[in-house]
Amino acid sequence: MRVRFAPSPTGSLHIGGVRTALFNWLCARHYGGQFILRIEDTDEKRFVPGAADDISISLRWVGIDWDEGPDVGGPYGPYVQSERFELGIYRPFVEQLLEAGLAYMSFTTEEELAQMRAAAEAAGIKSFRFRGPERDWPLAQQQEMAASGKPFTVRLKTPLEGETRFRDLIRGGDEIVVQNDQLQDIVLIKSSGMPVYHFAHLVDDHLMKITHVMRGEEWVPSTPYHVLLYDYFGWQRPIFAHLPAILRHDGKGKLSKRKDDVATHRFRERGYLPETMLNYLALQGWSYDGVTEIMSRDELIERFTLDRIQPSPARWNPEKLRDMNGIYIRKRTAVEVAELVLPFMQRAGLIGDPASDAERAYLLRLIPLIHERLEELQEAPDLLRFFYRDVTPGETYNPADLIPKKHDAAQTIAMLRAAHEALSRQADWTPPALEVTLRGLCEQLAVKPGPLFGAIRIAVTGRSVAPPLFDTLAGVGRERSLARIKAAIAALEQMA
RNA sequence: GCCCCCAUCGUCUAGUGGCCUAGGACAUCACCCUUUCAAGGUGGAGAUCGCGGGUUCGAAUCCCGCUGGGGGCACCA
Repeated sequence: MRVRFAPSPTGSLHIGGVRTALFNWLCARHYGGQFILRIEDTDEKRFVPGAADDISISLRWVGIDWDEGPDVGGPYGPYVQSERFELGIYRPFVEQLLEAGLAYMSFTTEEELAQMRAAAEAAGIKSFRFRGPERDWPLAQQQEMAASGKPFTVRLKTPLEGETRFRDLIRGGDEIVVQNDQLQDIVLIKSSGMPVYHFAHLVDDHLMKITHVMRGEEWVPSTPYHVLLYDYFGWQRPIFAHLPAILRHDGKGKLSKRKDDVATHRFRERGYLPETMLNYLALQGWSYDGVTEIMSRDELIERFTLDRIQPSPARWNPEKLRDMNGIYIRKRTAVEVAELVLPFMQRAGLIGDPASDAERAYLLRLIPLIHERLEELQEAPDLLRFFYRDVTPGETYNPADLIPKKHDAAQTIAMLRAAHEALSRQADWTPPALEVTLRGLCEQLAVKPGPLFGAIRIAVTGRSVAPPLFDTLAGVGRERSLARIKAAIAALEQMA
């Protein structure tokens, strides 16, 4: 089995593209075959410099590697279409078709074509199918016209009647059947001489001995042209497997570059783990047994089979992705999470770049407090901010929030004063020791832990939601904790 | 408009003629744990399997029609 992923470098790699690459890669690894990366840059107008690198980087990030490709080479190179074009690889195949009368030079310009379409529409013609007049010219006449310097494209000569049928591994029942009168003479070679996708990918797939073409379902409608071409050349058709689309979260259309945040590097930037992406993406159109969802790279390779790919579209589910990322973050060790979180802390300006040993040590100490609360790594700076920055009543938080439910300012002041006094005498500033002290204080004051701990939590962290109190106090440190409680008391007194 | 594809809880999905009074996950709700939030545990609600016809002793599973959704109709891929 030889499969490939053939993206075009028109921008950063779409997450749906990674899914397509993943399914191909998983097949190659599961069934034992080669996975090839080929860059299809035949669109000079939409080419984006650096996009090819983004594709490689994104694929490698999730753990997809290739046996043949632009940077690693291989027996059927080069693996970039513009380079293949320079080498004249497509030329003889165009000639072959032209000479066999299965394609023709078309001198109709884009402008003329646009006019014809507009005229057809105005005339109420339901659907316009273009076939150039030159399709019936002898080749010599076409060549003569071309020799006169008139620009031309090469078009596929599609049959006017009959039907074209092909099989798809995951959809269409037995066969997908298209009436040939629904086709039109598509462009194979642009007037610039550059081949178009339909032609280039097919020649390359043949030359590279691709056995299975796995691509997005948006290609189903153009597959008739492809099988026609295979038949015209007398080449064996590959096995087609059109992957289900990934729909937007609201179900309104496909996931799109313009409307959705789908660039692969964006997920990395938000703090998604590569193993999360690999696992989640594998489940976009494929399932193992309907019960098992969390699977490692190796398990995915072992379990992935073609017959379990869905024909119906998947829908992008950010909540599920988040949940899964939380699961994978929890699977990592504190040391790993600290390493993962570090760049986010640096970007937030909470830790220097480069980080000092002390900063690294402090971060590692704090990680256990947020580890199981983290779903996206980018949330870390916010969760840890009060360990690094001052907490000031009136600025960081509203002093009125210090007052627990069913309590008043005076009671809160009394509680915080007692807490401050008790903690002032506290020499052993470790979580267990702090717990003994503060629980003792609850009994002494005859209050429940909720209100007391809540007030201290807000005083020290500036927020009502934070990691467990004793660990938090230990993490913030004795002096800063006491100062923050004192400031809270002062703020409350000022209110009264 | 024309052509193609698809159709099970809100969402993803299991299910390939009888094991289905339809299973799992996310989300949601309640309870337990508990100093808040999470995590974890338990439980609940949630799908007459889009609708209508067939085939069959028997259909979510097979066939047809309809409806709905998606995709494609470029010198873009």
